[in-house]
Amino acid sequence: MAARWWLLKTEPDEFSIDDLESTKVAGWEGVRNYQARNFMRDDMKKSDQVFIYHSSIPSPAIVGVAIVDRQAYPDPTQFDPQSDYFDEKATPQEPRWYQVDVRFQQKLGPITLSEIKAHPELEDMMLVTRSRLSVMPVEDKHARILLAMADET
DNA sequence: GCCAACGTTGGC
DNA sequence: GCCAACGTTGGC
Repeated sequence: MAARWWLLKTEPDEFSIDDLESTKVAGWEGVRNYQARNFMRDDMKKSDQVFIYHSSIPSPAIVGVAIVDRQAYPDPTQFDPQSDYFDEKATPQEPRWYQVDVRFQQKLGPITLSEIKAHPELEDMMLVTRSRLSVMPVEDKHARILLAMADET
């Protein structure tokens, strides 16, 4: 199976592309939505490529590219009572939530959500049609357009 | 800060 | 198993 493209959302106040650039590799912890989890657990493979997207800011945008460094494994924060992501129904024997590790590749000149929405060929991107999903596949044809948009800046 | 979209929970 | 109530996400 050829490498696929994904998009991961993050609130930059919590974890930004700059944070990823400095840590190089990060566990994508804290995903607590089943559809997002299923994509991560079942379909994200090592060496798949990932757009990093900053959400919940004045101008939400794709800001960089990363690569999957490790396939899904149980998210340790679900077992940690001190964590905001603690889930009392999860056990190490039956984990409920998973994460992947991603490795920083490069920053992109921001491709804003408004630019994406304005592009006719991107209007059926899941980013646009499923605005609340935080982990989603990106079709190759959409990835190519996005990368071309980043080159123009 | 508001609120629409939508996922989850729990009573029946 | 339905669906109302509730909680969260995330754009604006």
